[in-house]
Amino acid sequence: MEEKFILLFNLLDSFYVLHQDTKQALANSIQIKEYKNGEIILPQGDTNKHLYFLEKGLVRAFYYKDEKELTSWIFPENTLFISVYSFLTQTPSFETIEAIEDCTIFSISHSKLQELYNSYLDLNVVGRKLTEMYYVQMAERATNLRMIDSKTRYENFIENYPNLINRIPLGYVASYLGMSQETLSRIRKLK
Amino acid sequence: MEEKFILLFNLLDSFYVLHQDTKQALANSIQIKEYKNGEIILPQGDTNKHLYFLEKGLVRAFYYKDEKELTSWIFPENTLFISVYSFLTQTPSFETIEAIEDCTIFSISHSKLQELYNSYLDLNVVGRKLTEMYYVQMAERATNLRMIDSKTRYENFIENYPNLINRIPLGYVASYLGMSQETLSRIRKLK
DNA sequence: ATCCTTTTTTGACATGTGTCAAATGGATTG
DNA sequence: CAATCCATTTGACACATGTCAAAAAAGGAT
Repeated sequence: MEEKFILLFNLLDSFYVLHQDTKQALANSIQIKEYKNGEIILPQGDTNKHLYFLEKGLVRAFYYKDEKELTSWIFPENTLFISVYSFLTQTPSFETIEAIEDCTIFSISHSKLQELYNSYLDLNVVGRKLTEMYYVQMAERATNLRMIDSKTRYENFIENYPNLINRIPLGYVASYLGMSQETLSRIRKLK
Repeated sequence: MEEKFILLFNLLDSFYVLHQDTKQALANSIQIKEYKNGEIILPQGDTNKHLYFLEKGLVRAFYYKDEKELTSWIFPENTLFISVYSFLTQTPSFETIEAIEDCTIFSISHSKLQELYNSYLDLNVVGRKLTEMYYVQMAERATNLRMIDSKTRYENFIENYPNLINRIPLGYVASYLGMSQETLSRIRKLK
């Protein structure tokens, strides 16, 4: 297997060890691209036609509510990411995905992925397990927003991503945590 | 295939048509159980060891926040359901699942399901696609709670589940929609 | 260093929603 | 047809958080 995909295949292996030829087919289908800080990876309105793997850098997804940007997700290195609704239903995305650091990103197209799912059944095991994990994360997020107060949500974020807080503008974190920037600023003050 | 599992297998077929022997193995692994209105299907603290299919009836999941019950999900007929975090990580559930009508429920154990996933690879295709669908639903929910105001969330609920609103106590719907019963009551008044 | 831009903080205020308690309404039962 | 129970509504009030505007702080560029 090619050296450059080590991180990605380590991630996949941690869920299920694929056959060698499945891995080879995958590797042959991957594109590599660099994005500069601030560059748009997926604009709102476009259909998300690629599954991405963030090898290096930092990425966020956001959408607009009353002219204001709300960060819906922040992806650190070594993560697979998509605009969930758009990619899985192949309809236009309501959110924009942008690089917020210089990034190295691998990608595989939706159609190619479906092709591989059909040809290499074991890939569905990984697909299922990965989706289950992201599903759990999403469920936790939905629950947190409802049952945890703002202060605790911020503390949890710091605990879970201690190295991220200094790499991201506060406003992005605030809206990701479901509060205004001003509220987050005041919460930090109190600590 | 046995007559009694028609609804379930129709649902699965709509995602991916399984091999006949996979279906047979599945059918052989399913238990059927009736629950009375009010009966607990999964108590808080227990690990959710079964994947359920609601053939008939109505089910809700809830958890406690400051002594108060918050409804985390409501499942109508013809739905697969689990306590997401508990089932997928096999750890104790923070939520309780209860029947809120008389129910007929099919189930398959977590261990048996893993066994089938290993023995019948095509089952992973269905598992993946189903998980993707529920993942999308969860993502929509998380987004809705953040970007839609209370009144609109209620209106959307009515639109999406017109036949459910009369079968569920208002308090359950209110906390499912992320608001207090009093707030929902006032919203209804204004219409 | 100084200027300029961006990010973060602070202040004042409005408001939606939660909370608690009481009243009303509806359904069920003896 | 009371009497009881449960669900729902209503009222009064408190408070966390959003909003808008301005000040302060932090970075970047020349």
